[in-house]
Amino acid sequence: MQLSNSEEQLMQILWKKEKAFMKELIAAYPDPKPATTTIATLLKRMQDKNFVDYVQYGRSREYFPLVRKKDYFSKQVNGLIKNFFNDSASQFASFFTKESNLSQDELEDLRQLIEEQIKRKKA
Amino acid sequence: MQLSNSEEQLMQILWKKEKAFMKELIAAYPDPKPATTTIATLLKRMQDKNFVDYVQYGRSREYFPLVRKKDYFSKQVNGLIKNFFNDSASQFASFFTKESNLSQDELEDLRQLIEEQIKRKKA
DNA sequence: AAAATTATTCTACATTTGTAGAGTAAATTC
DNA sequence: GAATTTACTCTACAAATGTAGAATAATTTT
Repeated sequence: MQLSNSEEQLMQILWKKEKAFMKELIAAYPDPKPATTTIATLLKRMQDKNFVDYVQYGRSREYFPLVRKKDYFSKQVNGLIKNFFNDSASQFASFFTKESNLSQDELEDLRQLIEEQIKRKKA
Repeated sequence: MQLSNSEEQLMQILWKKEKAFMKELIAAYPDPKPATTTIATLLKRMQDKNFVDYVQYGRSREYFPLVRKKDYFSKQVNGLIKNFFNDSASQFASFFTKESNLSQDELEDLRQLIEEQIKRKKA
């Protein structure tokens, strides 16, 4: 089960906060803020999909993510790579390198990083 | 307007074929193939969203993409980068380099590519 | 303690998506 | 030329999504 758009947006907020009560989540929205019932519905659906859980404190709940942002993101990217590059990460990397408008400095940094990565693998 | 999942799947077929009549599109599906009316509906919706158009030949239509796969893909990736890396392509690149399981050779190729890219920019 | 506020659940409803039958008009086959 | 097939449009309908009011129960304020 995937998150829908509005669920994902809420998830982003929750990832940033790490954990939060509903009121805090709503506070994090830009105006016009959604109705509390809207968020309650989304949270419930996200629980059903096993993306969040909560700890009860008195009559309130502190929600927290069950899925790490990093993992979720990876899944998204891998999905894209599968659909558009026939599952080839390197083809994607090549495409990205050419098409993204990384600056000279950013490219340098990236090269640096890749070199480290190469070394690490060798070791 | 974005493509929905099943629309995107159909779009992938159309990108591959470059242009096609409905029957060819359906033929490209694995079994169980969708009903022709299903595809007709999807195509109509995709026309409304301005993702495909067609040329009429007799009583049939040859459909073709109005959006290049590359551009569509870029938009997807940029959306992800915006949501997950605060719009920083280089942060994304760094993450990807670390997290993807590129082989030693692939990393080498990538470094090569980046070096070329750096040179090109310098020129 | 009555009034107001809060936190959550239940219900609701419009839109979008996934999927396809029924109908119709043209083209092909018998 | 009657029967069948083809290509497409119209209509339909269940499930998912986006959004929120009404109801209820607990909590705080006056």
